[in-house]
Amino acid sequence: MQYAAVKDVLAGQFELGETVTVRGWVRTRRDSKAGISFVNVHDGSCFDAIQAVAPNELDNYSSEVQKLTTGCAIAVTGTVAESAGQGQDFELQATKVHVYGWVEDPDTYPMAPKRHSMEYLREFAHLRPRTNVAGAVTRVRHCLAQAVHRFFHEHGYYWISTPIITTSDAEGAGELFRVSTLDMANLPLTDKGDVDYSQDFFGKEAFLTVSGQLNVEAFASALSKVYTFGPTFRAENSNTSRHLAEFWMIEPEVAFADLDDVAKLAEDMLKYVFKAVLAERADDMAFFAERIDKEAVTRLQHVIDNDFVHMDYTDAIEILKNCGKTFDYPVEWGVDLQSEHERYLAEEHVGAPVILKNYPRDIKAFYMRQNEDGKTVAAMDVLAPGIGEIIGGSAREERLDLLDQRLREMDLPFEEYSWYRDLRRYGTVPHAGFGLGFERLVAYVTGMTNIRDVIPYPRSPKNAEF
RNA sequence: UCCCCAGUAGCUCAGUUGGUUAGAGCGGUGGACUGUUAAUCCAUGUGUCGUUGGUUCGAAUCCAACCUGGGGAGCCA
Repeated sequence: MQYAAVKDVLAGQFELGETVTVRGWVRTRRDSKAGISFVNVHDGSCFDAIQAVAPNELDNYSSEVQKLTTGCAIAVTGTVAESAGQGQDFELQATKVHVYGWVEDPDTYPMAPKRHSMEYLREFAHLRPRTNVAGAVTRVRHCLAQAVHRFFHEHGYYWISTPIITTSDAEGAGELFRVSTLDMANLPLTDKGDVDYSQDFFGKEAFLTVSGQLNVEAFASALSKVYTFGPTFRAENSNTSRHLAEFWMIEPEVAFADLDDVAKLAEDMLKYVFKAVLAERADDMAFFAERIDKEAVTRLQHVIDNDFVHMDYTDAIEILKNCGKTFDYPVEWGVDLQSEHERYLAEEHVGAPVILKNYPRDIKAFYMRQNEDGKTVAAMDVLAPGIGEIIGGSAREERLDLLDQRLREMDLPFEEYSWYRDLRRYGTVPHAGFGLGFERLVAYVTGMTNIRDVIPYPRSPKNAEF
């Protein structure tokens, strides 16, 4: 028995007349009075399903083949043939159809062969992988992940697995998920009546990570070029189409680099992965362009063909002030840009991803490197039309005295950052990096408008089913 | 978490100025036709009208709270 992926049969990798077996799930069945049934079978190896032509001579034609419904799991053995019909070059002339699993009640099988809303499909996270759209998203997502690793590997970066569990509450409580083995119905207490975390698994409070950046900086300070690619957790009560409680983030960190170096890196990386997805997943991208977002393919091509626009925060403020538009939130140097401002810049003013740089230091994190002007820090955001912030990055403050100054200003505990400060005490170097939200990248590439539909099992407030 | 909108058949929705029997398309099923392919044509069933409470002679319809989803905002990636 020669098993074949649908992809390989459709690509013509088998001789005409050759006998192969494909295994997968029925998408549709159409019976012809000519005494044959057309059964479309998909196995996830590519966007298209293969058409199996089952003649009524088959032993189980009336008992099984004609009873096949969407979702049934089958194996079709047959000879590879040029298709007599339109729509595909190759098909399978079936000599045997084996049914692995029936759909027990076709009337209530949730994945009917018809259009479903994304919201509906989300309720069936275990069955939606069988749909065209979820399958295409899954393959594009995989392609992007592979391309990201490949890009960094080819450019001399090492992948660092930073910890998922952390004991430092780096960015302030409230947004972290607690990790504990304590019995919540019977918490051990200290003399003061507080929860006694010394009895907890790690002997202190522990949380799920909100970023691998601080950890990966240590590796950049030894291996020069590194990156993380892993899950990240935010317990914020964010109910939007672009936030998840559990998402994947890519964070390169580069020693001896400044902000412009990592801005260039971000541009190179995005172009690299866009090219990869257009080359490797043309079938899925064509589907997105046809059914999800007309611009899906041309948008990527446009980004690939053009240089990113760089813009200083200060210049962006001037543009927003003078653009003639009235915003709900007033624009003034020193304020954080609102969504409406970022949208205007990325979608209307530039019409492509734009890199904003050098933000006021008072609205940015403690670790960002202070610029000479004493007012701004070397931070950047890459804003993508339709998505908003897809990348946030900065040069890191490598000068201990200036880092300590920021820690004091923001009232952060030195003890928590002792090892981070050590990096500045022992052979410190200028370095920079950024964080790329992987799901936002997938959403941007596919044109999917809700981030919950580009991750296999979305976790968001009040939602952790499956 | 805040603002706005929505929740009616398996799905997508229409409907209701409160009043006897609740509608369409798609899907499913049966049939016709067909090398078909989002097939087409005919027939066909299905409803705690989101939940709880209130107003009323009477609520799917009005009111309140809650739940869920969507759009926007904040937080950010």
